[in-house]
Amino acid sequence: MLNSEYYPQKIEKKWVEYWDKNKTYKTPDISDKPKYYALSMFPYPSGKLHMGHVRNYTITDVIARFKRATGYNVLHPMGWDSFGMPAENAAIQHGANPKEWTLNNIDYMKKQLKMLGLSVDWDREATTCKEDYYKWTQWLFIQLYKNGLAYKKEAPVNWCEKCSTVLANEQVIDGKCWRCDSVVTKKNLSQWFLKITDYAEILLEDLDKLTGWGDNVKTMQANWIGKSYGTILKFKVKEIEGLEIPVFTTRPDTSYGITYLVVAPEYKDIEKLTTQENKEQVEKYRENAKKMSEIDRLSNERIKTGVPLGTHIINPFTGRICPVWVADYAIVDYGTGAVMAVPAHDERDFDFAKKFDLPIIQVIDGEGYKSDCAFVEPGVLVNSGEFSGMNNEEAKEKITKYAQDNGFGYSKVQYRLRDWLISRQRYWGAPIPIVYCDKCGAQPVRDEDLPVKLPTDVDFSVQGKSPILTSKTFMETTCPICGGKAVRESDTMDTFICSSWYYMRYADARNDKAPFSKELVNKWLPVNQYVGGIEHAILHLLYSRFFTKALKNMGLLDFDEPFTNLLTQGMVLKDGSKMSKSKGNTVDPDEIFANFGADTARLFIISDSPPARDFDWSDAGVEGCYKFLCRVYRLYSKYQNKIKLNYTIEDNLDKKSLDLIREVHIAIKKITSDIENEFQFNTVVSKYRELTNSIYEYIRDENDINYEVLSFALVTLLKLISPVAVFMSEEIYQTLNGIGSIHEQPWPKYDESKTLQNNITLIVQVNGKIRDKIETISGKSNEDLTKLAMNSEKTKPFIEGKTIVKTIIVPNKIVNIVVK
RNA sequence: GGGCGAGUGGCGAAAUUGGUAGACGCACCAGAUUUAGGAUCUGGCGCAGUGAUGUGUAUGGGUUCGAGUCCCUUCUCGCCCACCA
Repeated sequence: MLNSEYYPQKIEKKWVEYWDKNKTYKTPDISDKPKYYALSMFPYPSGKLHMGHVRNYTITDVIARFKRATGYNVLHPMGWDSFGMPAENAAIQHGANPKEWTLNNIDYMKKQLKMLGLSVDWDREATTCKEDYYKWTQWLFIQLYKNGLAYKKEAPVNWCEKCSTVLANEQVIDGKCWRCDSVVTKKNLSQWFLKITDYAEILLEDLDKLTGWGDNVKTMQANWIGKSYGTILKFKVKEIEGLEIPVFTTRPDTSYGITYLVVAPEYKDIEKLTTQENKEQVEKYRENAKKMSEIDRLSNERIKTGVPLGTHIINPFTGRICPVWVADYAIVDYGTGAVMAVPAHDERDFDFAKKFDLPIIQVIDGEGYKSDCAFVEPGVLVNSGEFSGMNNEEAKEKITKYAQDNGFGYSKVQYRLRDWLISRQRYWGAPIPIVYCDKCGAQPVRDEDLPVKLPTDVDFSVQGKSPILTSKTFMETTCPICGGKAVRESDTMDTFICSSWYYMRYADARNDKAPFSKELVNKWLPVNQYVGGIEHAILHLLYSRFFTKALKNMGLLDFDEPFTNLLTQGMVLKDGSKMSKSKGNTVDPDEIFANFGADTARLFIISDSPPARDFDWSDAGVEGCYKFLCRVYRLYSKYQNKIKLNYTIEDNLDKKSLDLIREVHIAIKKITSDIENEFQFNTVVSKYRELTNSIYEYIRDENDINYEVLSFALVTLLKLISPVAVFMSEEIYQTLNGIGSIHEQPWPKYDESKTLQNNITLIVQVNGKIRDKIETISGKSNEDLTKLAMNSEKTKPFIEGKTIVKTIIVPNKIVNIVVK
């Protein structure tokens, strides 16, 4: 028996246990049905779910349930991105053990996810901080290493003093650490890198294949990869025989306008290029640049600084002798680290030349040229010897060719993408499985010795170095080649590596022989629908694409893009700004579950905005959804003894019943197409409400109810709403003695012919303005419609005394009379 | 500075993709029920006007029988990147 009122608290827990016990959401690897892989970005186990999680996972879960009902074998897994700083910070601040802290959080959040009613196959759970997972992260690293995609080099790196670790370029936001928000400085360290730059071109090219991704994400990735076509020009140093400075330029056409050269403070030949007289000031400048944090550099944006080195180059085009300067507006790891300066046609060079009183030579002329600012528009070459008079686009080619023919240049494609720095001087990550032997050098750990386990005898309170270095048992080991004494690599891997392959692991999560079998990974992937936050548009998605392509080249899998369709959901806001603890505008999912139930939370979070847009949480909105579910529930509670799951609808029905039947068919059609088309759940919810309103109207006169028709409407509504109100629909379905779970039942089908209206409202327009609305039957001929429109009393005054030019007819909809 | 996206009632938003603008909901107003409140049910609700009607999708223009939707102008907001030569 159903209660007379809706009490989600009495319903929901019961079905969580039932689904667990019956393995309702277990996904078989073998099935007659086509596969569908619905994936949410897995959470970091920070302690508790927040509303962003609720939104993300509800969206994916509704998709998974819909696909299951429409005949797919759906993989909908969940896991934990569980390495990273917060666990270690908890260890430092509260003396907790990072592992325990993390596993406790996972425990709690897993319960919350179950309470949220996710249809996840928990047998495939993947936890990146567990040995059975990071063993394979390490194994994959070794494969990358063996394929030349992992290497170590000394490099100036972004250093976060607070986290005492290195950060990838992608993790420096506005000169600050992406995690702790403190200022980032530069430091020279020997670091591990992955050679993502080898894949720059293919990562860019294949963006075109991703038709299921939003253009915004693709543009962000393309900008990040930053391909540009240009020319390398090599300049002889006047004072030093045999020394050249190569530069990268996208404007070889302006070569005749070069008046000086700039090298980055970290430029490799800078000491050779500095004369004795200038040594002191150059060293001071370089020292300053080193100390200056990223944020200082940004805040000093466009204020140019620099000092001359004392040496000069010879411009091979003009023979002009130009001074070489050091300035921090040149970036050491882009291009060659040196820039040719053409102040007349580059804003940065212009500012610099003005400040230090360097010459400015115009070499391009065109409309709008002014001598008091840099002219960067296309134009015609002047003051450029044999190239004068040439269009500048043409000159780019010709000048590059000239340089090539004369041995001092060539064309070059340049990317902004840098290699991926993966070393972290932290404890809570997957150890990089490398050992250093005095005799044999750096050697990867043998497969049979994996995983390299994290030590437990560490002191987390050490400052300025990795806690791993305090472990006695970890560091000392033997060489896998010679068996002699060796030392382990103490760096752990960036957690983005763990998250670059987790979606592959789900395909074969309990495999203890390999990260996954080729057969299963090829069966389940690529992911059909990936859902997550826009904040991962660059980092995670680019890294994952890189991993997929690299693993494909190694023969571990056969597809080249991991995610076919990507849905980036908007943020959850409260009072117009992002929910955050510091603002104190958070809403705790636990409280919503306790007060209104998970079904209400699910319904509300998908109801008000389309998934891609930001969503403003409001307490009134939650209550509105709760009331709606109460309203739905009451229908089933009231008629529970009259509803039949197997109804038969007779032919001779009154208009009222036919109207309701039509509404039901329309609802099926609309809801189905709205889910299939971009997951427009907000309008799906509107349709739930409209259908519910129609049913309420149908039962208003209690003496005039056809219970077969009512059953049809209610049973259909129940299935339509079941992907969202997962608990309530199950409760009602099983109370009505349905077989199995409602979540195993097929999606309702509609009959197109039954969605059609017999009656229409004809709109009569004169010159496009509405003058009358006429109720009539559908399917009338154009002549009849015109006649109807002409006879309209309301329309006549607007036609009388005027000439009818023509009449435009939209069948069953509009007659537009055009008069003069 | 560059790139992308968006501007529709008091609010969140719909609009079969060029064909009745504001579906559905929140808030609000009125009525029914109730001792009262809550809940529930019924009706109303862009703006101006008693009314017929006029007017209305940031702005100004254009194309069209017809524009929220297409094209151009200007403005505003959001996000991402940003000294990348």
